[in-house]
Amino acid sequence: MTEEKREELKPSVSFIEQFIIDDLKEGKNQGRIHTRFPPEPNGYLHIGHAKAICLDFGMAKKYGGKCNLRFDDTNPVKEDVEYIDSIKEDIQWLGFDWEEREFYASDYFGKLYEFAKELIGRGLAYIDDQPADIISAQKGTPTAPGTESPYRNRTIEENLDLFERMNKGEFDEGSRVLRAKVDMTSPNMHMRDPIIYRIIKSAHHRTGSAWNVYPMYDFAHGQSDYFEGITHSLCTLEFEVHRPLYDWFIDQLKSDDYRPRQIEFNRLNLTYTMMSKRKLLELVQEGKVRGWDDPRMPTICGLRRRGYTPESIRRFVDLIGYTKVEAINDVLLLEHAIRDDLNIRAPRVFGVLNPLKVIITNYPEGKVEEVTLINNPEDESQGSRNVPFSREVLIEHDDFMEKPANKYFRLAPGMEVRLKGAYIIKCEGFKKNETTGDIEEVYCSYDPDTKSGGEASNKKVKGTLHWVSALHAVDAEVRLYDRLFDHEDPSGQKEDDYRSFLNPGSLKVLTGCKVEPALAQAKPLDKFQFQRLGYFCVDYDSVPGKIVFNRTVSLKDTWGKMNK
RNA sequence: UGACCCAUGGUGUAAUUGGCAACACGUCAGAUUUUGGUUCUGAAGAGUCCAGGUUCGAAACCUGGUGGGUCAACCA
Repeated sequence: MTEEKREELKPSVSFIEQFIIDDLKEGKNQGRIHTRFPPEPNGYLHIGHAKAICLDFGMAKKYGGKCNLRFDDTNPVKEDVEYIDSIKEDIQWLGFDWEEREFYASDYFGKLYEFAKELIGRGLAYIDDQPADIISAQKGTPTAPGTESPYRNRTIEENLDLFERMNKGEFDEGSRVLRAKVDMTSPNMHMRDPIIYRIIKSAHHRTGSAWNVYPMYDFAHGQSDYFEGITHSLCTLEFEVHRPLYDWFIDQLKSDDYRPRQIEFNRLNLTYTMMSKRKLLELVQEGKVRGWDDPRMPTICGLRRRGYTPESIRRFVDLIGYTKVEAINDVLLLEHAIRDDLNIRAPRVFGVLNPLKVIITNYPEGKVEEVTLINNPEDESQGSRNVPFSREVLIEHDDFMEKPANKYFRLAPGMEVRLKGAYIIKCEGFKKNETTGDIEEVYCSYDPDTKSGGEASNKKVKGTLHWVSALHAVDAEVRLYDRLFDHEDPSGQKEDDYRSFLNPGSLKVLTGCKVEPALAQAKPLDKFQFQRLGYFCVDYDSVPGKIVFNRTVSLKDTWGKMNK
C-alpha cells in the first residue's frame, strides 16, 4: 500500500478500543485507563497470549495508561514458579514493560479472605458440607434450574466459625466449600451459588503453607482487578458468561464510582495448529515435539527459536484485529508478516542445502578470488561482504537438470547461468552414476569477461544461482519445518484425536549442507536470508564447527508453485 | 429444549454509527529484477445467512427463522 493510500484510509478502531474511547470521553474512573495481563503460571505463553498481551499493553500505552502483569496463581496444585520466569521473558521479548507492577493474585489472599468473611456476615455466602458430586447435581443443567443446598441457610456465626476452621486446616480437602449465595434458578450456571473457596492443603509457590483455603478464579480475578484499580479487564469470549458474576462481586465490593469493566474478545486460532495449553503440554510430554520451544510449536519461545521477530508477531496481531467472531486465522498471514519483516532486516547469504559439485574446467587450479556481494538490496546501510570463489563450487542439486523442463531457467547441458556475484558459466557436461542415476558432478566453462561489475557482466542470462566455494564453505545442519498438523483444525474434530493429524513430515533434518565461510561466526538467533531459499535462524544447538540453522519460512516460490 | 454471544469475497477484518461494500492476505495476469525473492501495475472474486418490517435510502435498526459458538471443574 502506498503512503497516499494509507492516508486516505479512515482510521478504524476495534470495538474494544471504541469502548475505551467512549469511557474516557464520559470521564469514567477519573479518566484513567489501566489494564492487566493475567497469565496463570501453569505453562508457556503461546501466540494466542501474544494477541492478549498486545491488546492489554497496547491499549494502556496508546491512551496514556498502565498495564499490570498479574499472575493468576490461585491454584497451587497446578501452578509452579518454573513458568513465571519464562512468562516474564516472553512478554519482555515481545516488547512490553510492566515496570514495577508485577503482581500476584496471591498478594490479595488476605484481602480476599476478609471479603469472603464480609459476605458471610452479610448473609451472602455460606459453607456447604456436601461432596462435589452432590453440589454438582444440585446445580442443575443449562436447561433446568438448580436446587438449593440444605446448608444454604446456616447461621452467620456457624458459617464464620466453619470458614475459619477450614482455613486452620481442621477439615479435609473436599469436605467443605464456601459458596456465594446468589440464585440457584438463574439461567446462568455461574450464578447458581458458585463455589468461591475450597480447601487445598498443597503448598503454594509463594505463600507456602500459610493458607488451607484458596479462592476460585471467579472470586479472585475481578476483585484483584478492583484492588489494582484496573479499569478495563480484557479477556477472551469464553468468559462472557462469567461477566454477570464478575459484576455481582464488584457490586458487593465497590464503595464509590470506580468499577472495572470486563470486555471479551475473540481468541486467536491459527490454521494447522492449536492453542490448547493442555494439548501442547501433551505434545511435549509425549515427545511428539522436542520441547516447549520446539520451532514447530505456536509458543512464543518456539516462534522465537524458529526465527520470528517480536515486530512480526506484533504486526500479525495488528493485522488480524479483535472482534467477537470466533475465527480461524490462516497461518499464511503469520508467514507473510515474518517475510515482510525479515525482507528488510535479514542479511542475504549463500547457503546450499543439497550440494552438487560444479567444476569450472577452464578456471585456473588453485586460484581463489574474493567477490563482493551486497548484504541486503532492501537496505543499503547493511553494506557488502567478500566471498571466496574458486574452481570448484557447490550449487543446489535442484539447480541442475539433465533434461530441463519447460521454462527451467537454471543449469542444464549447454545452458548458461550466472553464479550470482561471480561469473556466467556454461554447462559442458556432467558425470552420472549409471547404477543409481545420480548426477555426481557437473562440468562447466566460465567466461572471464562476465565477472560481476566487469565489461560483459550485463549479458542476459535466464538464471542466477547461489553457490559456495567447495574449498571454503563450512558445514551446517539445516532443519526444515513444515506445519505440525496436516489438518486445518486438528483439535476441533469430534471423531478424531488431534494426534492423528500430526504431520510426519513436519521436521526434516538436512546434514551436509554448506554455507559461506563467514557464517561460522554466527550466533544463536542470528537471522539470514539464504538467497533464493528462505529465511533461516541460527539454532541454540549450534556448536563450534557445526552450526545449525532453522528455516523460519521459505521464500515465495513461483517456480515451485508452477510445478505443483 | 434454557440463557448468552456471533453471522460481510477463499481467509481475516473495515465501512467515521442509516448514504457509492473497502483494506490486508491469498489467487490470476503483466512489468521490473544479477534472488523464479522484493517492488510496481492491473484483474477476478461478496451485494453483506434467510424471510419479513421501518425508511427516500439498511451490511447497520426491529421481528421471526436458520446456522455456528459458549455455559452444567472444589480449573483458569
